[in-house]
Amino acid sequence: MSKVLNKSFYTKDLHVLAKALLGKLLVHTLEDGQRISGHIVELEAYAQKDDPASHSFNGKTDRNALMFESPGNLYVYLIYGMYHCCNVVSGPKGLGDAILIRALQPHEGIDIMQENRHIKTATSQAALRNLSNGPGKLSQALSITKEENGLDLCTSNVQIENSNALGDFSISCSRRIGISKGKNLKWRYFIQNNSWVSKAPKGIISFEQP
DNA sequence: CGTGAGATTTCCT
DNA sequence: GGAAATCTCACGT
Repeated sequence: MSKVLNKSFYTKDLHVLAKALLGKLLVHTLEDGQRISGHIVELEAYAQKDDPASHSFNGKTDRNALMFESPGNLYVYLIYGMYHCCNVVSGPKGLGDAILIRALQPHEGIDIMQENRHIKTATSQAALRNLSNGPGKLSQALSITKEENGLDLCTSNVQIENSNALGDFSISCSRRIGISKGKNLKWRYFIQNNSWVSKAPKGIISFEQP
């Protein structure tokens, strides 16, 4: 039996899928079979319609074309010239919806993550958090770059597996981080009381999900 | 440990 | 030419 989530899992409403992905295991299997993985603890939803912050809001371009592909694909883009961000494509083919993975709780291949992040071996809680508590960080830790753009999460070396390793947890949502448009949408979902969730900046208030 | 300002490349208009 | 879904470092508490 495979734990890998199949295509049907991804054919959900954007927000239903976003919440369903929390706690799941994102795995990058290297060519030598080594697994690098972490549990998803924080993410943000981006929609084509009614969401000026989304890359796809102004329509399809060469850069964001993958957001319009079938759900269950990986969309990777470069931000601020130096960092990569991982997204899970959502919505039916032709609709530019996607979910940005913002933070992971490291699981397998932690030593490789430290190499990728150029962090000296450290066991402190702060050093572990620093491996993957942000979109650019987790992409670097899992060695995901433009090379991985457009991969199929069901059949490629990058997959998402079902997991209940985190046990029971509560989901909260808040306004999204680091954007200048669409600030009023509470489309950032995260696991409560998880150390890897990036702290909300001043002025962004978290609250219980209805 | 928390807050604040600068850095730096790619893509789109 | 300007914007961009961020990170890191420095400094104050």
